[in-house]
Amino acid sequence: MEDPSRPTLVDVARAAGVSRATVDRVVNGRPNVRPGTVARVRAAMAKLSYRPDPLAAGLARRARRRFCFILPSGRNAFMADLAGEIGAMSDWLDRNRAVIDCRKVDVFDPVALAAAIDAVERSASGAAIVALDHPLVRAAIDRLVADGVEVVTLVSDAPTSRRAQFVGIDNSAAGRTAGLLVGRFLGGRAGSVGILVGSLALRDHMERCFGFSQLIGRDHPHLTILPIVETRDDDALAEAAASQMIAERADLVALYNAGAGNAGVAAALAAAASEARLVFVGHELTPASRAELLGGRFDAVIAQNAGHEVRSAARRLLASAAGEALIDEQERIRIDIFVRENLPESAG
Amino acid sequence: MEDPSRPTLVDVARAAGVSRATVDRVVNGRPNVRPGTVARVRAAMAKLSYRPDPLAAGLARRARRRFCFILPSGRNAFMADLAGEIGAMSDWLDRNRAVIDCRKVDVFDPVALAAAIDAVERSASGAAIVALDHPLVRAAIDRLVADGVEVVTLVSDAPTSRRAQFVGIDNSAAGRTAGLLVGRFLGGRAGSVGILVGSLALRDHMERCFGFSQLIGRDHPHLTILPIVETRDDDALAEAAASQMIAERADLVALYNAGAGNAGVAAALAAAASEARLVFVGHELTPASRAELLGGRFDAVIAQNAGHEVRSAARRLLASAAGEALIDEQERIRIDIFVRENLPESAG
DNA sequence: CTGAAAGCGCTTACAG
DNA sequence: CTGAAAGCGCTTACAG
Repeated sequence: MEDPSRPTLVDVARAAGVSRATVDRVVNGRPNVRPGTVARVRAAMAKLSYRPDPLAAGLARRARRRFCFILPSGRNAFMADLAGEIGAMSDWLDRNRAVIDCRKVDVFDPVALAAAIDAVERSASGAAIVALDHPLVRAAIDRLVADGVEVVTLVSDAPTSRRAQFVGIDNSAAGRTAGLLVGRFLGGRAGSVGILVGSLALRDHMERCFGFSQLIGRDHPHLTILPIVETRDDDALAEAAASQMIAERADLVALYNAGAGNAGVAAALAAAASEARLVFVGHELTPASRAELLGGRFDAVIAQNAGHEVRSAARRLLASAAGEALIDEQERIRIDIFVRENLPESAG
Repeated sequence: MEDPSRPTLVDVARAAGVSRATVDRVVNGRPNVRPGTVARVRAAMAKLSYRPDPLAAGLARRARRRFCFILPSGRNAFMADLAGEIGAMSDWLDRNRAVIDCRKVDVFDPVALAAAIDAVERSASGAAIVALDHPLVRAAIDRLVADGVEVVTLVSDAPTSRRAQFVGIDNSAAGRTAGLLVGRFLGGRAGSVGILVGSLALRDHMERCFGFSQLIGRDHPHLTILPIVETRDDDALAEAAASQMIAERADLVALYNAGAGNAGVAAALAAAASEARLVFVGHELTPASRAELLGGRFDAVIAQNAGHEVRSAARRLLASAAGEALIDEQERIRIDIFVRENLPESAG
């Protein structure tokens, strides 16, 4: 009698002439199985096209998997969002026999970040790290990977490290998108355009500036790009920088903030309200940027979905720990554009 | 000794002084339990703050849940996408002990759609329906719900029916978003704006037109909106309509297609290429609209993520069948804006 | 290196 | 209306 349902581990054991425990060892790549036995079991698995049932595995497994997320400390609203979304996932994680240990560290400090990465318990099943593309950080990531912990980078990448995956957006494309909108919204007006950025050492910020400048340079030759100003993602510094540009450049027609600190820029724009209206495009949907979009001071916001990113990182880590497949299309993080009329209902 | 881990069904049974089978009946709302017993079990559940383990439930359940999805027939690329995404979910569904039965019907025909809804097996756990807001359709949905099948509407809603939920975007907001972009991209140019639509009987199309007109009327009084033309989502009809507008209205500055048939509009735009460039905004990211965005003939596309919608509908149906909670934020379908620079990598 | 047995937390017939 | 028992498909100590 053929079994009409999917083959189980017992079927494989029978076909290979071994016990369930041995099949379990092979399936999960555990040690202490003779090569010949492994081969027999593998053959049986292939012949029956066996695929383990994650529900049963989850039920049987007593231990929970631990994942470590390393996020930037500080009052950055988007990063707070990221942390919030991790909290919102706890129920789902719990059902999947996993927990996330979330740590904060000053991302602008490579030494501190590398230390935090080194401090990740080697017993963890995986880690998601908002990275800084710095030699010290790359080395720490590589050590973690070498010790058998799966690593994904989150939001900001360290491409040449040994991380398995980057969960985030294409920031050059995000910058180009901002450039396209600024150019189109200006509708042919000539003048100069200011760029603000948190830090050019952050790969995501740098790539956005690059993409933005590239598009403006190519499609809008009548616009002049001013030297980039760093704000360390600080509201006060961003406000000062924006105010200074507005005051000093009479021909300023638009401002692009590739980093955080939008509340500061908004203050500068408000103070300059009497003068000709500037086009402004920034990043991330936060309470501040949402309010400015609704109020009309901001024209568009380029965003990435913090919840999506955090869930995608968790799904990736969980799937690779369990040897499961993912729905690939679901893991692609999109570059969102928000204007006044397509804001989602409440939280950012 | 306190058990440090989560309480199980056995703990509840012990606390209530009944068997596991009885707790199971109460937890899952099965019949044949004396009210007094129900109360005792409920009390024990509350006291222990018991929450069933879906993994164990899934494992133990032999039967698979069946869900029925009803989609429009025809060659509409977005709808094909929807069907494709259902296919991509099959693995995930399988792991969750569920299957989707996907049926196609002519959405423009209320009689056929109502018949298809009536044909849904009453043994199904749920149904997702791309609805038509018509009395016959609403009545069929209400019958299905009355027979105990959970119903969600997908993409196009029938708000006054008894469906539990609408999985889709706010189409008025989508229309306003299109209006905002058209207005901003025109940058002050005056003239007339043409609107194409599949059918004004489709609630989503109608709401988009409404939102678009509302925004243009309010924010861009120098623009004149031409009478809406219906295309039945047909490329040839859309091309004819667009060509006619271009030929007849010398002051035409922009075109908005609230329905499908973008390939037809693209052809019309291409034929008129010699004249002044028109601003164009349409809906849905398909191979055709992607190509036109890249080629520069389309300025922006307002989109909804077919994969996200289909997965959200499945998650909702599954969660309600299993009495589980969802991550609410994850189920909010966003109004995507795509321009040349933020197109996702390949599939739409 | 391999296996027998108990157990994960539910659900499902089957008795009563 | 209620319960005892078997079973879902895996994993985990524990022997050998």
